[in-house]
Formats: sequence, C-alpha cells, structure tokens
Amino acid sequence: VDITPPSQEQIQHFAPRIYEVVKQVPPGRVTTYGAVAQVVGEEGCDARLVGAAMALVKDPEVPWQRVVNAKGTISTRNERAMLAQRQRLEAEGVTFDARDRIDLERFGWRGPDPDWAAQHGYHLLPSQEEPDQPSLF
DNA sequence: CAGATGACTCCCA
DNA sequence: CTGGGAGCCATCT
Repeated sequence: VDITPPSQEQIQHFAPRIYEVVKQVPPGRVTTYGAVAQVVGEEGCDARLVGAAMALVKDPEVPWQRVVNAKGTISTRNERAMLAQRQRLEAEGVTFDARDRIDLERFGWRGPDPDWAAQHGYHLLPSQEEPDQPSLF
C-alpha cells in the first residue's frame, strides 16, 4: 500500500518537466519512475509523483508507456491500461520474460543526452553522472 | 464528515 | 533472486 499521494499542486508544478524528460526516452527503451524523478532533479520530485503525472498524460507526444517500475514490470493499476502499455512496448521491440518483466540491463534508458540536460537544467542518471572522476589533480 | 485509496521503492527475511 | 511490509497523508466519493 502506499502513502502520501502527490498533491495536485505538486503534480502541476512538476508535470511539464517530467513530461519533457519522458519525451527523451527513445523508442524501444524504458526507464523507471525513480530515474525520471532523478533526472528532473528537483527537491520534492519522487517516483510516486512521476507515476501520478503519468496517469494524467494527455499529450500524445509523451511516451508514457516507456516508464515502468524499478522491477522492470508494468505498474499501471487497471488491467486494461496495463495491457495497452505492454502492447505498445512490444510493438517497439521491447520484450518481456515469462514473469512479465523487462530486462532493464538490456532495454533500460541510460539517461538524457548530456548536452540537452545541461542546456535545460536536468540531471543525468547517477551511473552517467559520475562515470569516473579519478584524477582531477 | 469519515473511510478508502493510491502509474513506487527500499529493506530485510 | 523473490516476496512481503513499511512509509504516514492529501484527495476523492
């Protein structure tokens, strides 16, 4: 069970940025709610907020189907939407295993383009944010 | 007005 | 690697 559903105010505040991030995910790739929240990178933006925002997507340019949970499975609440999301992903070439999970190592989005992120003020994903910062001196 | 209800993730057994 | 539980409250009916 969950707690603290994001307030409508929070959703409206973050939705535009969340959608911009989701639009960066290319076809055939998927990302997670938590990852999107990290890229948005603002205080108060967490996975659940991203989920709430995904539920309100109306802009057909936002590939909401490419956002799944950390386990690599579809989190949509109703059976109907869940199937639709899966079919959209399969149409892009994403595959599911026998347990309805997506191999995130294989299909996971590696984060936004560094230049784009820098220009628009977004964060990169941790792995990419600090690939290796060994010798600076 | 009260009660049910959350597009999640992390932690531990 | 899987499964189950906690987090702790604003909205909606």
